[in-house]
Amino acid sequence: MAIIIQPLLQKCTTLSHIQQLQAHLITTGIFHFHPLHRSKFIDFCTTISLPYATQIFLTISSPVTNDWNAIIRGNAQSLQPAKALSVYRQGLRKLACKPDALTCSFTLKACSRALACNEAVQIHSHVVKYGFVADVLLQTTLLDVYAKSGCLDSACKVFDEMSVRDVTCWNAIIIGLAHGNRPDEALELFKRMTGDGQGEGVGVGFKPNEITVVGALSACAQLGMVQEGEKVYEYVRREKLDVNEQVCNVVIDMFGKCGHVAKAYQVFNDMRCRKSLVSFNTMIMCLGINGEGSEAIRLFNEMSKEGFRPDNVSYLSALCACNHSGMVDEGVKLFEAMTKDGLVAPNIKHYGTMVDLLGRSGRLNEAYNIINSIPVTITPDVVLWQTLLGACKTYGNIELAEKASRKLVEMGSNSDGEFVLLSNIYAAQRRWKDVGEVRKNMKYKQVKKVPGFSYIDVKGAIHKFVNGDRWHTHMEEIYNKVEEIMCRIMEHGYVPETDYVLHDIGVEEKENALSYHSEKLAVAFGLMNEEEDISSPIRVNKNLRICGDCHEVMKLVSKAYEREIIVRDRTRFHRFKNGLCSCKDFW
DNA sequence: GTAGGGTTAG
Repeated sequence: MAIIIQPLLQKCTTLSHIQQLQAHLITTGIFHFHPLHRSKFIDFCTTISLPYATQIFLTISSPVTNDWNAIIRGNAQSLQPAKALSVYRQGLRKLACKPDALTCSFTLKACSRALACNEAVQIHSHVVKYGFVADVLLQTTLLDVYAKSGCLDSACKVFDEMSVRDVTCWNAIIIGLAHGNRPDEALELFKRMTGDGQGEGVGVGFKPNEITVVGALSACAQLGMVQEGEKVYEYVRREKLDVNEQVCNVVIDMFGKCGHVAKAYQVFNDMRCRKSLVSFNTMIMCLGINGEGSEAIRLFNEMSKEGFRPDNVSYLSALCACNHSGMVDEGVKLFEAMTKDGLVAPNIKHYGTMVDLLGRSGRLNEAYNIINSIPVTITPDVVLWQTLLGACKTYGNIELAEKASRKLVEMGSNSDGEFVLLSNIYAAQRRWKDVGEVRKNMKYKQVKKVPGFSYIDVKGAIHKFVNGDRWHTHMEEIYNKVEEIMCRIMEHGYVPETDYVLHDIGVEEKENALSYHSEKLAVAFGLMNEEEDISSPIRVNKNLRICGDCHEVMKLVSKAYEREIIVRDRTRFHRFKNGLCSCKDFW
């Protein structure tokens, strides 16, 4: 008997359709005697109603592996992916389910959605135990799951141990690294994959597809490596991968994050494929971080005319644009419109941007009120209070700073930045006793330090500097150069903020002293190495926000050495030229 | 026959 179930399934759109089909399958005996069709049915059923599919599953007296797979997959894709794991365990416990490669694959997917790395390790051991370890598809899933649940080292290990590799697993590891904050390694692997790398694995020679270039471009964007990005973009055009919208969006993002707004805009305007909401959002954000606030707002208004309804990311991008351009009233208006219309509910990031926007312009009480206006459904996070604290430092508001600081302590936050800020605020008012208290507290609590680092691209090689770095091969020269820079800019009126900030903070902290902030080391290295070509700017990328002292130093260096310096910090660009910064000191 | 990889966000 030929049973054609697929076309029937495709016509099912409601629970009642499902029930009719179920009745049909039962009366014809298919449900009991053709388990493959039954599993297919259950699998489909989970997409209409998972509870109902589960109910059906429970009526089966001895479910086959495929039935288990269907129900595990359904749960893995649901809002509670962890349930898939318990179903899987039930199946194993009663020896009711003999897992196959698919069972492992779906359960692994559940681990990745539940960010359950330890559970992934468990399933990994099952993969070995049941003999599926040589399955390339399963290995790729494994690799991807490790990467997505934050165990990047395990992901790399799986990748390294694969005996057969194809484009998909290369893509998985490249994207995993790019998303996991290891863009330098992602780019290195991309080069190795295409046979463009150095050393081990040269000549692998896989042909990147649209997914590969998305990963590579995202890595370039994070590293701010526009030369590499350009190369990938040339490849994209040559291979006509730019018919793909997602590829175009990442190209725009890459140019934007590398400070090439005009190029980003050109790609945006020339897109051969349909633009999406994401394309607009990306472009608006790109204009914002490059300080082109009014153009960003113009585009924001234009997108509605083109039939796109702004979503929360659109609003966030527009608010950021206002923030980076000091367009305070415009931002406030936008935020009010957003909350009034009720079409887009503000989230923690919108509130965060507003606190930053108001705080930076000195409207501290309004910033504080924004935090207090946050509905109970949203839990304020540390970033919010850190932002307020930062503004308090700028405007010397001790009272509010103490409030913010107390909040941060309550929230169990323990990062060095806050302590330093509070100490700075006291120090600026010469309240040395309070400064001492903060420091004592800092030591007592063994404050975690978020390491600041900077990248600089010199002659095509990426050099990474960590605060207080002493590992670079040219360290001695670099430190000497920093000394030289400091002396030279003092002639231009530089007064280090260090004087009243971190003095006497202890030997260990000396490494963290302002003069050895990673961006200063990077710029020193840049000045050492590129003295012959003074027409090209020195580009530095930093993982954290640039500090006030470094900002001042960069301005003076750009003047003293007649050299343009572009620093991309965590949130935006600063172009230092002839003693001034493009952010007009608003940041 | 059923499985693996992708874009924007303080």
